[in-house]
Amino acid sequence: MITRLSQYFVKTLREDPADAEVPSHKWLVRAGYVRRIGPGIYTMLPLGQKVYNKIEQVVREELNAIGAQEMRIPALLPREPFEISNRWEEYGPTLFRLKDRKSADYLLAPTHEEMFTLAVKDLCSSYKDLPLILYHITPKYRDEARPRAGLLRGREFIMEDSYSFDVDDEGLKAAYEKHRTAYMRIMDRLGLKYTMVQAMAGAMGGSRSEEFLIEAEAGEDTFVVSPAGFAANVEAVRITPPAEQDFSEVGPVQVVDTPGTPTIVDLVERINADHPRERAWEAADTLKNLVFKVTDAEGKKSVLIVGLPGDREVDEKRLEAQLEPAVAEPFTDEDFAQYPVLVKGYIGPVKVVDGQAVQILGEESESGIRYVVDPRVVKGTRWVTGANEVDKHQLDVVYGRDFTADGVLDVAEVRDGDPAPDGSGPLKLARGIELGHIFQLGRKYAKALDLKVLDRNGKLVTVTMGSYGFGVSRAVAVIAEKTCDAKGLAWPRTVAPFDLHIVTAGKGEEIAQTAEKLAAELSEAGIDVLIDDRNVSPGVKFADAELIGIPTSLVIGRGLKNGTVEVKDRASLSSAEVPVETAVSVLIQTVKG
RNA sequence: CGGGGCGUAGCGUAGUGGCUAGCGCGCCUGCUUUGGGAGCAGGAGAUCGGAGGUUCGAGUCCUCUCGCCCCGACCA
Repeated sequence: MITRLSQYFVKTLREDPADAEVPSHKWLVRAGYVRRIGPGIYTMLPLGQKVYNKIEQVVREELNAIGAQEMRIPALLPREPFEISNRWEEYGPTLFRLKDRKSADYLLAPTHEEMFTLAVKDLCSSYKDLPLILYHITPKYRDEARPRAGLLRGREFIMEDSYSFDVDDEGLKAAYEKHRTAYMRIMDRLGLKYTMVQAMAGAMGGSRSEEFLIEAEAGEDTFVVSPAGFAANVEAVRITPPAEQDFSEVGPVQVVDTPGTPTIVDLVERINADHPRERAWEAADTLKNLVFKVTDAEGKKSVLIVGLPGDREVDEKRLEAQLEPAVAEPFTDEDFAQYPVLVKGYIGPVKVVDGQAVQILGEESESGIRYVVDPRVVKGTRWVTGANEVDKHQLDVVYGRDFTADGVLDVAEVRDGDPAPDGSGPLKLARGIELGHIFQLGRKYAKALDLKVLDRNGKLVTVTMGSYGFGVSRAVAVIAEKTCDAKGLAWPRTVAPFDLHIVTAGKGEEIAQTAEKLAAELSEAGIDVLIDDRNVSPGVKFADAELIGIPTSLVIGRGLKNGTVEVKDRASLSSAEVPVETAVSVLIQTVKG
């Protein structure tokens, strides 16, 4: 194919669009690949659509290769199926809802677990119909609280979502492994370096889930990696508790005056001044007790106190992930007013009454307030903590002697340099963009929608499912993000909108004719050619070629009088003079590899 | 939803000292030019996001409103 730039539906911009922040967004708009229509809604222009199509084809081929069958379920769906799975409610404001002319409720699907489950229920009733993998590549709609970063988080985006159906856990595992492999192959073919991280297993328990993250500044997920290959989403990190400690030498709880020390910093300074010891007191020696108001799925509110080393903050994302579906919010001053037992800034698990340490936090205690601790709080550890009285703290409060907790909650922030849970070295924090997610769903949807088949004994069994997603439209932006440079886009060959960009530089019949002749021969050889035949100065053409980012370009110009043309490589910005006679064969070599 | 910023021509913007709204890019016509975003000449294109108000007079001041962007909350 030969495409003439003078007639192609593309306009490049000379200046950065004012509303684009992240590089992929900026370049995709400037180079004429996409246009914004509304917040999180984008038009794919011909260049963008060509890249998208190539990515989609790679995804399709790899899924077909594992035996997945492509079909298509609409984005516009009636309310009922989502009513049954309770997601009409659960999805909340993120769900795009609409009404038809008869005022019946509809939605634009954010994902399709229900519909695939129902489709299988409709057609399958025997174990002989399984295992089965179905997928489609369709637009998804989510009314995100804040769409951002162009194609990276849109309200409409295109996702490949795939669903596996099996009678037993072994089948599910096999389907999961197949997708794992398929997604790895897709990433490789797209030239993306990825990290597979353990994701939150979710409230269903035991199910396995991994995310494919692409490390990027613009990413929204924080994950950790260790030198030896441990990788996890921060929400999924579970620290290894330290060994229990001997506390036989530790004296009884002492209450000390610590005027004006509601914060950890003040407290540490004060006790170092008033109660010096060999090793200076540090924030990590203190036990900070943070109070949260928790609202469970039924809307019932309760109070939760988390005790953790004073040098750590609670990571609210990790907290939410572990409490899910309940939500937590920090205690406000009004909340404190309702709980006089909690002395803000001086909260501790223990109160000393008549020289005796009495636990006052915990479900079994007088207050009845649920009290959980960080996994670092193990038996025998001694802490400096609040005495539940203004301006007083306690020293030598020992876990397992003076107090216990209702449970362990691993929600402290994960920091650069923390040890990996598997002992594989210090963790490094990184930002990433989630491009794929594979998930062993189990029987949640099959149960909710009553998907059962007869097994070989003629007994009805509930089907077990997996769901797998790959962000196809997001991949356009991710690849742009990872390959762009100061001059514009620089696509890898597998997804570039064209194979070759021909630029004519200079006036004269001979240049134009040579360009046309070479274009025809290359096109004949199966190369997809974009030829810049515009009547503009060479500088404009060069700048646009770099902006658009086709991997190889051919410049026909001043060298022609010596019988040469120039072959340029977009990624390295290097170029080579090539005799006209060999140009076609050289380019076929270069482009077809 | 909280915090911050911004709405002036297709794009990027100046104009807060009140009266005829300016510039750059892009676009159209003509001539010249053709290896790094060409030159000259001529031209089209804006009811200054919207509504109301103050005033002799509002892009500019006041009130309300709509929208967009960024940070956070949120996010299979």
